[in-house]
Amino acid sequence: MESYEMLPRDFYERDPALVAGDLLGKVLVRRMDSEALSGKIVETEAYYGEKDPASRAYRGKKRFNEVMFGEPGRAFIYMVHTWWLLNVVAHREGEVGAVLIRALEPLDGIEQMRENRGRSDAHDLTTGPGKLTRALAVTKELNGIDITRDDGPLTVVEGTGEGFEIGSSHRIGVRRDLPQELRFFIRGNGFVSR
DNA sequence: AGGAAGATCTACT
DNA sequence: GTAGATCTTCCTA
Repeated sequence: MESYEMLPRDFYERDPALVAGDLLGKVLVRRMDSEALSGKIVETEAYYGEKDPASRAYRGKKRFNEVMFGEPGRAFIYMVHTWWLLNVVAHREGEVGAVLIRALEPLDGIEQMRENRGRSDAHDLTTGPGKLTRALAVTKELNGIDITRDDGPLTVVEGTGEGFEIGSSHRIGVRRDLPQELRFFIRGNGFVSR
């Protein structure tokens, strides 16, 4: 793997929508015992706290969502319809929020991802929030871990810095959305979920 | 103890 | 495009 620079804690100590946009083009790294799996982040969504009816934090702090209320730069993982979804805790001091990682462009460890997913098509490995967690073997076990550590199982690092255009839309699959557009994606990238 | 909801995916028509 | 699978967590009784 190339040498990468970690995103520091203060990257995540900002409004979730800002963090969601800035995570595009960065690289998510999943370190396993034997190898590292990685992918470029190409699609994200921002979620807030009690003012956001689509958020897991909408009804207040519970055991399963408590990391969303805590330190930015940690993984928040929870399940929907049998699929684990991966978020990064992101919010300003005293607030609540997270960014959902919705799609990746696979980089390292594609063969392992194929095995984890039981599919061969590279465009069917990480092109959705539930698919990518399975491809990267992300489960509840990683809930709450610090992703700003460079020796942990999950981290986000700088990308190659290639230019791209950011698109936005309303969030996908939510029952009640906010008026703002809180989904962000790399325009024209073939690994965006739709 | 039981039911319902949910930021999904897959398979089928 | 739509239905069904499937499971964790929460809510109510």
